[in-house]
Amino acid sequence: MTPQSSEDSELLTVRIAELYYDENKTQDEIGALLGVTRWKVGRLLTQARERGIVRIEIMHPRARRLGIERELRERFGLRDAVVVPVSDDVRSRVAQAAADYLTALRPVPRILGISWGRTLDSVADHLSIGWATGVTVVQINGGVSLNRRPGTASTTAAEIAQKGRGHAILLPSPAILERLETARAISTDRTVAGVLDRAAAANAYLYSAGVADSSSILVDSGYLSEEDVAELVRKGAVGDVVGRYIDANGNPVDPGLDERTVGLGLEQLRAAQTAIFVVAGDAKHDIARAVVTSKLCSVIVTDESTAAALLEAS
Amino acid sequence: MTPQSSEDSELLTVRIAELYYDENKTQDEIGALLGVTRWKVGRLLTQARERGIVRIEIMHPRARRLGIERELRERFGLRDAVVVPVSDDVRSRVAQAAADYLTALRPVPRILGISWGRTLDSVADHLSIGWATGVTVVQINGGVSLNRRPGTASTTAAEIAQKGRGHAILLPSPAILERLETARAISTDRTVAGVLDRAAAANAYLYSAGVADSSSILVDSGYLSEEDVAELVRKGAVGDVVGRYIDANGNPVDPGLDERTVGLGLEQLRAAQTAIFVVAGDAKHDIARAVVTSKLCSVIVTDESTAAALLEAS
DNA sequence: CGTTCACGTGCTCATTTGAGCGTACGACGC
DNA sequence: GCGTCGTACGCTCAAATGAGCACGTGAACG
Repeated sequence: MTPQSSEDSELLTVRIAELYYDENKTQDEIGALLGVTRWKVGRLLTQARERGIVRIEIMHPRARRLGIERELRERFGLRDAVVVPVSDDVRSRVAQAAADYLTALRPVPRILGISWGRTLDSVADHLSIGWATGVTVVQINGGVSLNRRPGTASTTAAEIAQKGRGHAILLPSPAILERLETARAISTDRTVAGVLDRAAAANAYLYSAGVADSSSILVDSGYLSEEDVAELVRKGAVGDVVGRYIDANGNPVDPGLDERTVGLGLEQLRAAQTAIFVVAGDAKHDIARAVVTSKLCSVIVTDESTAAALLEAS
Repeated sequence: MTPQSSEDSELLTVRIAELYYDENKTQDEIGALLGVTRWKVGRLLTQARERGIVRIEIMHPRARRLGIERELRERFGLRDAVVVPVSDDVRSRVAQAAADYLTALRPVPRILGISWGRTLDSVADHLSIGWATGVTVVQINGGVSLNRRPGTASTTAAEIAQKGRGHAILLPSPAILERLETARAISTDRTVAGVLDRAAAANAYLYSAGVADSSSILVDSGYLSEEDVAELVRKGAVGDVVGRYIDANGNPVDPGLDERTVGLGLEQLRAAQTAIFVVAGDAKHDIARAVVTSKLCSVIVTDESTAAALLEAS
């Protein structure tokens, strides 16, 4: 009787969606109103969602992307993944998400190993007081003394510890030493070795990564020159993790340099039960891919754009 | 046991919303997962919608704003109202909506009276073939001959008629005449009077309005000079409806001019059972207000911005 | 011309959901 | 310390919804 072109049915779908979502009528009422059965109304509503006519969005600074998270977990065999939607201040959102994740982490870690840097500092800021009760925070890579920037390094660990009603153990060592002997000497030093032992015994690690370019905080802090970094890039470096430069496969690009770097080794990180990797920003896609594919982390906290980059890699 | 700050509950709300809308889990499952009762899940979901955390949008060229439509109906005692959301080509969307409205209009009009202009032309374009079966389309105001623009005036009526499997009756007269005697003579002319009689007998009218400024199509067509319009504005004109300039109260600004205008009178429009007024664009807010408040129309088809302007008037 | 297949339809039934209600708990004033 | 109020809670019950099924229709094909 009444011929139904596909365009007509789309128009009908729109009317139904309006009545259902804007006017909160029941599917029954809508059916009566528009002269269709309520089952058809239901079917068209399902279609409307599938075809994107009806878009449901969760607008909130702490919103997440569970679908992408699942894909990441499955694709890379991660224990967990946290992905926040794109927004104007992604870095802060990701830090917030990492703080939330840490707070919700069960069992609550008694010893937490952390790296340092802008990202970690931001995570510390977003943690709320009492996120844990009596946590021991251990620095897992050196670099306290040389850092000029206020409010980083030691204060990051201290803030996380204080907000978790515990105490911080700092690693009193430069990040990278000039000579191998010095590095060996300091690593076997009673104090430093003690800290590294505690770090190795941590229940969980929380760390970020740096890009391999002149903007690196390791350059900024004076441990490496711009030329050093350029040379590392030439050798295939994509970025650094706890002070150690790695290539796309997650291997140290320069074994010599790696030996002169004080802190937890990459293998210890790989062996860890819980290694939470926090990474945000388009510049860090490559290093993020290296970390995730080489299984340096068991949990990733990142933004949607980075997650998409990870997933689209063949 | 677990203290719930308002921020915590908001975070919980967000998690629930994600699981419900993105992962389509049932409220029960979510409750079990997050350790709350399903009733709390339901309540928080309601809140999430109320507080705007969850936003449901209908993205479609033919979407409408039923809430605003209801307000318009109630506020101005309209028989019906159609409001389309803001978009980049509002004018086309409104024309589409008018065409849809006309198509869905029951009883199907046997005689339809129309004005002419850019808006009406666009409505004609958006009508689909077979929107009616055997409709008679009558022009309700003059202006055929002088119009220089291709694809307007007579072709508008012809297109609407042809798509409705009927025929058009044109009003063979200028819109405005220079001398009153000429106007009276032409109006009593057998042909013209016949058309006007048919126009008066229409079951429904469809018309738009023009702004009172130099961009008016009446100026463009040579019926009025820019000075004439400026003078009308000085007298309080806000725009024209079927060729007749009215003030904010819906009265003709210049009775002399009004008598020299050939076509359906405003009173006939006011008395009509179905007078569909199509108006789009920010420039037409004033004339729209005049038409609606002075009850020149029984149905309005417009955009969200115009509707908002109408509703915010005290 | 008959057969098959895909699809849309209206239905039954189980699940899911929201409205309404009595209750417990905490804040506040006395 | 005690009563009162408001709020949030868990629950009952009825309404609303989605999954699954049998049927009819129309198109493609032999």
